[in-house]
Amino acid sequence: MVRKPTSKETARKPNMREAILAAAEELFATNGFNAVSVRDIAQAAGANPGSVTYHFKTKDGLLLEIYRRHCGPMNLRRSELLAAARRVRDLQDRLEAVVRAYVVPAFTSGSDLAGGGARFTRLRAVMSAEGNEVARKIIAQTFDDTSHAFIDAIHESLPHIPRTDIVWRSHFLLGALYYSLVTPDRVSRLSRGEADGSDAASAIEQLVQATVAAFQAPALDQAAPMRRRPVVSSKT
Amino acid sequence: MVRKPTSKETARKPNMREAILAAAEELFATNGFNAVSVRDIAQAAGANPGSVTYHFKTKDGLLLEIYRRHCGPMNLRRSELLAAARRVRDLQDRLEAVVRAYVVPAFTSGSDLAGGGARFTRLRAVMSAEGNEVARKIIAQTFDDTSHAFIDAIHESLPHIPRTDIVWRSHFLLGALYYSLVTPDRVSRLSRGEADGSDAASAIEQLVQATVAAFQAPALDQAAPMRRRPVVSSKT
DNA sequence: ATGTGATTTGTACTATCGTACAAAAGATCA
DNA sequence: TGATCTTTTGTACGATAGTACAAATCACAT
Repeated sequence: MVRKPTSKETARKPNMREAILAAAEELFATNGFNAVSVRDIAQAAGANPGSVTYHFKTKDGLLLEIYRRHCGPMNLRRSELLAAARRVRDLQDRLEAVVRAYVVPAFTSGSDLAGGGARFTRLRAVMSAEGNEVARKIIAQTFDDTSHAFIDAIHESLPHIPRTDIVWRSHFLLGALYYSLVTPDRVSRLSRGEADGSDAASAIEQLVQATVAAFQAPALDQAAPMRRRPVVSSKT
Repeated sequence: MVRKPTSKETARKPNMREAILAAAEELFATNGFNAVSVRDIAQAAGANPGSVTYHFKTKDGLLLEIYRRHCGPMNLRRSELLAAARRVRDLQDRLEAVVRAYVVPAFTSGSDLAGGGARFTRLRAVMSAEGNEVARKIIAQTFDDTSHAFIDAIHESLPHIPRTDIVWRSHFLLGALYYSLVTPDRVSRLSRGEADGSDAASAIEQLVQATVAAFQAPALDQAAPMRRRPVVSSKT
């Protein structure tokens, strides 16, 4: 007997479940978690409010499923690109490749959906700003490994920089990345229309260029070696 | 007759209005606007919910008043520091001074309250992530002038870098600044306790050091002059 | 065609939201 | 003290939140 795959296995037909996930992702990423109601999501997906409860049980469950959908593919993509970057011989080139391996998936991929990476990354940015508990948990247990791998890779390219400084700078990188996705219009506004903040390619190149230079900055201890010391010293 | 100043003029006694403002600022900055109810704020301030309505009319009005309280002093402080930074002769030193003039007030001042600057900056970060309308308006009309002034000052120190690149990099700076205030614990975690993400002095020094280097990076057009071109080209 | 399990709909329940408003309490000065 | 203005309290109202659940509908193997 040739058993046709059930709808649960295929998702070949236009699926309500998928529509709800997509709508929720879009709305959460733009307005935050608390500002969006289950009814808003259902309406945007052309579904019934009760349908959300059926598929995801709770609103938190819906958010959790969005994360589950993206985290795997995105980290996979990053691992591949990172592995390739590690094989670059020249240390300078390798640093740029590593940074690019971190940045590119955040903007361009992360799931099967085309261009859904930016949306999901923006979602993560907004959730982290809201201090969302569900997001905090899943982020810490999913992304920290990846982050450590990148920090190690960067440290390999810059052995003379203390790991602490690398952590700070990679934190800045993530912040810059997030903010570029959250308010791209600000770039357009401040450049008086000369730059397009929502152009992913520009954002990537600018971010990679700036970040590589930031990583290459002298370590804090040996900073300003024959210049005036900073007004507020950290710990000397 | 020696007219005693009325309470409206002095605010000398422990003021309920101030307590509500402080509580709201703290709660909004940590949990976002929508996640915090008027009743939460009242309880944290030891006040009655109706008292919030009396002093600020609406929840939006409360947020607006928080912004009004901080924007003036913070921009004033920044203008002073920027003016002083502009007088630095050496271009390299001037760049660092300008960046510092931008960063320091965000962490340390911004109002009469001691150390309230970081809280307000974090609030702005969270509001921008949530796409809050009240915040968006007041930010655009209050901070864009300051941002332009800083961009101009940085451009003066780096005349060979296109203004577009400077805008992008200053945008990254703000993103990094915001993110450092939103999730300082991540720095502590990723550095395995070696760095304290919530130490303002460290954050400032690390941010200034990294950002100055980022600004000094070669312009995008002339980037990678005799190296391989980036995989994803922006517009060439 | 029909029965069966998966899905969608419609609706209802309780909790909490922002806000309004009258009454109580406190402060100020003739 | 008593009159007047400011502030605080207590409570209530309508709207909307998340979720539950029974009925209706759909997909599909037999």
